[in-house]
Amino acid sequence: MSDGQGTDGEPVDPRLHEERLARLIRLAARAFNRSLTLRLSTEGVTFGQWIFLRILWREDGLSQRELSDRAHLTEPTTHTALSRLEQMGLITRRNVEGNRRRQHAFLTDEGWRLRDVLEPLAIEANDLAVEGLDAEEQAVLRHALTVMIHNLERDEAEAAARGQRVPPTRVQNAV
Amino acid sequence: MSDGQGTDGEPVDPRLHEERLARLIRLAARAFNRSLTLRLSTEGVTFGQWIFLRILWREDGLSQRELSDRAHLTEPTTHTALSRLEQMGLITRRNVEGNRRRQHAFLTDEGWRLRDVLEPLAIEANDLAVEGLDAEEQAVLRHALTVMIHNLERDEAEAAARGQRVPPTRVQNAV
DNA sequence: CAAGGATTATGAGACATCTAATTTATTGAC
DNA sequence: GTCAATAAATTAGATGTCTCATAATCCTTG
Repeated sequence: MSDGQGTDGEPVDPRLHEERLARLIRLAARAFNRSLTLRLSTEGVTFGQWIFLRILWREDGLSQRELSDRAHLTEPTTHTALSRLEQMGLITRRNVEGNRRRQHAFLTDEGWRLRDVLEPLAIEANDLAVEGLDAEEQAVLRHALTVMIHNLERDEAEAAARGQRVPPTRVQNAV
Repeated sequence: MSDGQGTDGEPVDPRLHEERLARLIRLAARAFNRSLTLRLSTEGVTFGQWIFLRILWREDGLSQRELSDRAHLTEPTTHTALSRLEQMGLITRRNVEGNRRRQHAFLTDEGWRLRDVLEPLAIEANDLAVEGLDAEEQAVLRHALTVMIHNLERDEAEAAARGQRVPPTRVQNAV
């Protein structure tokens, strides 16, 4: 079924082909996420927790709002995720500079310690993924992905300017 | 923060960098999904419904099990998705060849009709995404993604052989 | 051909995410 | 200085996905 032919043998638009870009990218993202999820699970950390920890390792003390922006998740989602991280003893939340509205998240010693354990796992997944790709190919890959993200986000911004909203995109693991 | 430096100015492993592959791929997949979700929503179709319709347009009459495999979703998920599609009048379910266990899904006329409306939207999103990339770059992109998917799925298969299971990978929209 | 094991679908319950509504705090305008 | 508008966090409720359990059917083999 990867011969670019429909069931009756007529040629198919390659952009609808099984190997179309959208599908390849979705599969690659899924495979990457699963690879990392599997490795993190050996340390009792979920993929969602990794996302927030990783942001905080770079910028400790962000507000919940800022974390939501960085993670591309809504505030309620961030709220519950942070509550869990706090309960696990990996972060604490508190106000700063007399602002009693914003809640800032700070890593605990244990949260910092996890970094040394988890980051090597991410590096391992990355190295594994690019096995067999030379530096040139990797550079083109990065460039192409960056261009695509830019194109698509510009389009979404234009749609937003016209008042069009994107509904929730589920089916995270789909083809 | 995209200068390859940590907060204290020390160099950072590029594989942990903001522009690391896993993040770019996740963002690209997300942008693609959102782009398509937005377009489909104008026709009252969700992303999840698109996934199953697209499979059926290629292979009408698959069983629920086969659809689950194709879509990389579990059977209960497929079950509820198909129930919704049936309720919308886009598919029907029935047994074939005297096998009363398997439920096969068949597109209705309306389900087939939608193809002419929706596929152009997918082509539009694809064309938009690759704007500014020449054929050579697109070929390298495809190749690189295919290699990565292969590498990562091989790794997962090896882990599975050791009895390691991948927990649910949530945070579909994450960084 | 009967019994046990495998396969397929379905049901029940858990969980992460979303949108919408509510609460609380801050900022800005008069 | 007070009040309205804005911003941030939280709560409530809906939904799609998952895992695990159960039911129904099919297949194999003694």
